Amino acid sequence: MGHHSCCNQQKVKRGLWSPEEDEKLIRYITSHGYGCWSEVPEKAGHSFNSILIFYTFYNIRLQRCGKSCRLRWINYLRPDIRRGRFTPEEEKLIISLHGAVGNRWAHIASHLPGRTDNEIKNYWNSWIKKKLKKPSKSSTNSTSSTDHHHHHQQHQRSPLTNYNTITSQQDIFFTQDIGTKPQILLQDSTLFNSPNQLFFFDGGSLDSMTNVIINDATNRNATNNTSLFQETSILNSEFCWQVDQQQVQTSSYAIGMDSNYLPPLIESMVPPMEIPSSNNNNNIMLEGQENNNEWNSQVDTQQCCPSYLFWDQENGSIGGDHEIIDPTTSNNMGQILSSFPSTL
DNA sequence: AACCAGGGCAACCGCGCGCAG
DNA sequence: GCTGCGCGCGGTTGCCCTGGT
Repeated sequence: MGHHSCCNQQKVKRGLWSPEEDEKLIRYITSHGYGCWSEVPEKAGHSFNSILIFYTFYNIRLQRCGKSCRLRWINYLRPDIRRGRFTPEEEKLIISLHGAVGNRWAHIASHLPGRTDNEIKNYWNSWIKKKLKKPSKSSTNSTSSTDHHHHHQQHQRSPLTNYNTITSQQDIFFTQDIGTKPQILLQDSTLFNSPNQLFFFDGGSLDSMTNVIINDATNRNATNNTSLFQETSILNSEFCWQVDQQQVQTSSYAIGMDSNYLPPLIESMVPPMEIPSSNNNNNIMLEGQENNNEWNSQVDTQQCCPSYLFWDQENGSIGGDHEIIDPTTSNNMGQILSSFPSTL
């Protein structure tokens, strides 16, 4: 078991981080910033204050290698991390970006504010596992997402196992091998290539990612589509952006470090990206849907990933003001993808 | 109550890249 | 150009929790 060069010279601890170690790291990073991770373990232990004079009697140095410190900070301790379940919008974005760039988790994470590559990777891998296990695609369960999970226990039902089968294109998408390689290429998309179809994902919760292919103007008036809208609008009422209150436990953290310890994540969390103020009417009015409050709630959640799927359009085909777009052909998606190296 | 299997996720490992000397 | 170092990334492991038997 090789150790990193940065931690060859001293004994380093491995495994789970203790609250005390987190405290040391947070204290150091917040006061000094991080420039050279290899120096962090040495210096972090000395950044105690009078409250933590306790540390002078034992275990002054942070017995972790710099690499471990970096990982801990990036994946868990830094203040702008969002935790908890992925929102449907985030799921959609992950799927789209993975389809475009493959297992480039860092790139995907860069478009999901507050999410880490590790988190996304874990999410995807568990998703894949479920998918491989349950290749069947029909499910009628659309369970509520009102159960907000403890961050240590986020047993998510795989969206793949619950989506409603709408079209054969979806079947293609969700039954293809999405293990490692990009499956949706911009130049050859089997999923998004129809100019007459607007693709978007919808879901009442993470548990039921209902995917809908919406035909555009020629089919918009079809009653089945209307019913779909109505159905999904009801479901949408449940996935407003919600901060998991269980994670806002910070005041007792620094000193107490009790058994309910959680690092300070949410309280200093940066707000989600804002939708440009020039377009405040981010409402998607759907045919047959009089009350679109739920939709508004849904659209508000787009703030967390504004570059995905929804954009304001002067004369949008759906309801006039907005349109749900083909992510692979949208300018926004192009913007996203343009930030990736052109290795496709 | 005890055991087991499965799932979620934090953390580790190895490799590649960039940069300074 | 070479080497060493530090960092970032993707793949993988293994711990822990939960639910089922």
